[in-house]
Amino acid sequence: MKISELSRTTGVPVASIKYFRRQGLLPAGRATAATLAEYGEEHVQRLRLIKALTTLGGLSIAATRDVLAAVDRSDSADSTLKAISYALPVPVAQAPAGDEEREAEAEAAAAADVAELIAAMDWRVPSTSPHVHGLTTALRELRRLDADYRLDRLAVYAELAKAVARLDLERAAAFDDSPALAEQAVVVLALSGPLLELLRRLAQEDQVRRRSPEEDPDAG
Amino acid sequence: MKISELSRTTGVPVASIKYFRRQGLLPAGRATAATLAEYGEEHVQRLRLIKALTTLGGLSIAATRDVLAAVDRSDSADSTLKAISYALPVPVAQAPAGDEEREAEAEAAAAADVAELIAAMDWRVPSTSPHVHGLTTALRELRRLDADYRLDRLAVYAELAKAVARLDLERAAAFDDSPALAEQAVVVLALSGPLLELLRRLAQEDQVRRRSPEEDPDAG
DNA sequence: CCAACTCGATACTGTCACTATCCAGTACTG
DNA sequence: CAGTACTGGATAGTGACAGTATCGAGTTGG
Repeated sequence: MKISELSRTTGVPVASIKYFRRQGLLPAGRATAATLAEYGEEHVQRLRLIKALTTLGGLSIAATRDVLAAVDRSDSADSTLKAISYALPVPVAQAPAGDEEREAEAEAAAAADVAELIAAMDWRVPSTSPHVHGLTTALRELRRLDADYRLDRLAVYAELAKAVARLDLERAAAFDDSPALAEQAVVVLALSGPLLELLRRLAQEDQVRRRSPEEDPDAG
Repeated sequence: MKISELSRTTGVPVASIKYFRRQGLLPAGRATAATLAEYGEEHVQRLRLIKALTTLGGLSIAATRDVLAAVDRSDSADSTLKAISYALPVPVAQAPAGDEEREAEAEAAAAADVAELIAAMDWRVPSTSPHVHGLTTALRELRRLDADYRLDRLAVYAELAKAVARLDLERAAAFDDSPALAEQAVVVLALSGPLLELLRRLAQEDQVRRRSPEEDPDAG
């Protein structure tokens, strides 16, 4: 398959395919001459995965590269899952502090609550995990907005998150020992979030509409 | 409060405050002279909200403006909730088609399944909802990757999403009739997603670690 | 009075994800 | 075997986005 065919079957412009190669997301084709290379089904599949991770998963090119690197490096199933889990970017950058002192205090309080939540959920994650840090930051910001995120309230959400994670891992593990494990695991671990978000938004829309006085039940 | 003070207490650079004003995210201060204006506590609060929506919620400046406009326009609680729900951007842009014919087919199949899911969940949303469209697109992409998203599997996630949405609305409704309703509703509706995602990632990390052979239980 | 600050407008910067152009080197076509 | 279309690789350019910097004219506290 020549690059133009690869482009046609995937719908990805030739220039973009070249770009993905330069960025290390896509392996080079098998060169048949100085200015000619042959692409195969694996390139088609990889392009689909790249598209799904970037558009659906919202990953940047750099994050996608890291995730795909974990896929390609995959040796054991467990280490692959772990690598992917850490290659996925954590939302929530740091928010700059205004007031030095009060900030440190709020941060410490949030950190303590996160630790307590993790203990209550019996989650075995290192305190250095980026996810722990992200949650701490998020909690601090939410509380600054006077949102009532007490521990017991958070815990309810945490239970639901746990249920989702369990479902995900069941699905990812179902591919154990299969050669397609890594790719399927990436799909499950990286795209389950956006999918859940879409479902949540739909459920949210339903809830909001149910509260509204019945008006135009089918107009946007 | 002068702009420099506003900047100091919120940690947002003066240039950025001016930028947010130009973009219509922040109301102007009360002008006391041709080149002087007075800012108040509401500006501090609004800046915090902007920061939370953009960094935590991941909203663009334009999306933030739309959401905040819905907040400011708020008349009844229900209409406010509805406006916010629709002002929030739906992830998942459209993916370009490769193969004309097969695409249309896959799209139709996904759309039918989404409709069936919505019926099964008794969700009352118009078929024109951007969330419905987003979910359809997502489902089509996932299936193209050979991910096994049959209806019954989706339904399990949908039930969890419903539970989350119910929790959210309960919290948003708790502010009914309060003057702070709109702001609190925005926080709940827009930031519950990122928070849940963080919790999910944490739960996912725990699940992955539990599957791993016990090694360095506290190293990143 | 004057240094320090303000407003508002405009211009600039850096990042990101592509997209376009160029070049020398094939590969079918008649 | 000339001509055209296509190729891989390198480099440069584009447009959107989110700020950041500079400027001129006006104001104010010491």
